[in-house]
Amino acid sequence: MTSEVSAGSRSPSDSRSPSGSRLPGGTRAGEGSAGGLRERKKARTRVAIRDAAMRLFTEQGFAPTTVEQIAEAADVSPSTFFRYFPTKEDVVLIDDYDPLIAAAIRAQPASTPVIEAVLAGMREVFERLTEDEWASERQRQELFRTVPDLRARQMQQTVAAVDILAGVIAERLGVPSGDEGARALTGALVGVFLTFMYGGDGAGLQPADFDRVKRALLSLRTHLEPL
Amino acid sequence: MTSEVSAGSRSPSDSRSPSGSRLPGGTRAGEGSAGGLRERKKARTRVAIRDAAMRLFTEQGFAPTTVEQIAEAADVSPSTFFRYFPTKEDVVLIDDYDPLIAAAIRAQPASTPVIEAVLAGMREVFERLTEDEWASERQRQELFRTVPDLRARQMQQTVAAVDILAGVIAERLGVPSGDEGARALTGALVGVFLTFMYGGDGAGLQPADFDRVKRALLSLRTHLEPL
DNA sequence: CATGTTTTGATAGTAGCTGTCATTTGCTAG
DNA sequence: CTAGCAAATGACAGCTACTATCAAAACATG
Repeated sequence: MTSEVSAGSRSPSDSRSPSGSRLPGGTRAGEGSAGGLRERKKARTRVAIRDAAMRLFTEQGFAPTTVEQIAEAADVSPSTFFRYFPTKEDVVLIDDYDPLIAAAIRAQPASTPVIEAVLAGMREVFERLTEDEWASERQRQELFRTVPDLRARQMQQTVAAVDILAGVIAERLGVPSGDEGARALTGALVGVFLTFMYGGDGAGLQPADFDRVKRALLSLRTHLEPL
Repeated sequence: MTSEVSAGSRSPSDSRSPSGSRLPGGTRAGEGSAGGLRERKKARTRVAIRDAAMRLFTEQGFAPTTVEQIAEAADVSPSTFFRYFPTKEDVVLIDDYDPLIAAAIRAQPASTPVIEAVLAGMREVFERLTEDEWASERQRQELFRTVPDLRARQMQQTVAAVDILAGVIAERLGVPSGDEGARALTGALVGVFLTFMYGGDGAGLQPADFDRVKRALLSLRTHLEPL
């Protein structure tokens, strides 16, 4: 299924610019600080850039913060900044929750209905976050909420992640990967999520939202009946 | 809706830009060809820019085409280009089919179930397109499919349009505007649409897709049962 | 025709991003 | 330890989207 490379978020290596240009700093989910000095240094640089950027973004806003400022704060050259992140936006966009969520869903007991399994899987991943991770995640969400460009790209990533999620769901349902029903179900789920996260009041994602989504899906039944 | 049907790129007047809007060409609902010479000239300039842009985009691609080229082809200065379209992307993005779809949904008989009404409404707008409008729409869709930046912004528009659609649906259901159930239903609908349009094979929107969506929603019931 | 308003083009400037190349830095073989 | 190699970096130059400003041109109106 044309799996769109990046799940709802970007995994380590980007693959976005066609013209080659490998980015340094790709440690897999393993995250081990192992590896040579080179690897460790790259990881440190990467973190330094992201931390500096996030700090400046929340201090002065996204647009007013220039790449030059970020580079200076992280003590690298602007060139180096772009070697680690293809665009300024990517500093905020990158996360790798997708594989975690996929795994958490797969780990649900087989007797659990699909929808519950998905919701439970997502919930678990978010509940496992440390206090620091939550703080940083809130910052991200705040940026997504306030910066249109970021929100746009975030949504695209989310929709792209449907492919991955649909795969997991199909697997669970015992239907061939790429099955249309599985994809539709996934689309509906993600659609409801997006609506709650960014529509109307748009308060970002919160733990309680998982229950909201479930309740909303239940009410969906009513409307599907007359078909 | 903004996106999925978003048909004929050539509807006469723009009518977007809620508030300030220093952009020229904003003949209000009053509709185009009437009005003073000034208004007519603005409308012509707008069309000229968009036509030139779309032609160049399909000829050479979106990114390689510079605003300067477009301006030259449309016989205006680059400054003027930006007065008519805030960004290069907006030339492709702008469409105002949302109100049409909303109206078409409202026009469905009250006895029709919500979901059917929505699908029928969209389909009608879709089917009313002329051959030229279709051709131009296909061009747009092609760009959305191939240019990530455009796709991202289009999705954002789509999700934003959920608010409008949710209003119409709520109205039809006789529940207060902003009702969570209505929003969820809308989100699910749009989610399924997006999945079919851009996921997997990703062949863009086609008339037959309305049936696909309906069938997919039906299969959704199965999974909602065990909740 | 004279007046005021809108639209336009020219110009200059900022910032994101790309490409190139010489220099430095970590790695490894001898 | 050192010589040599590959990767990473920084400096530089360049392109383009986009903004701001201001004077000239085009329309409108009395």
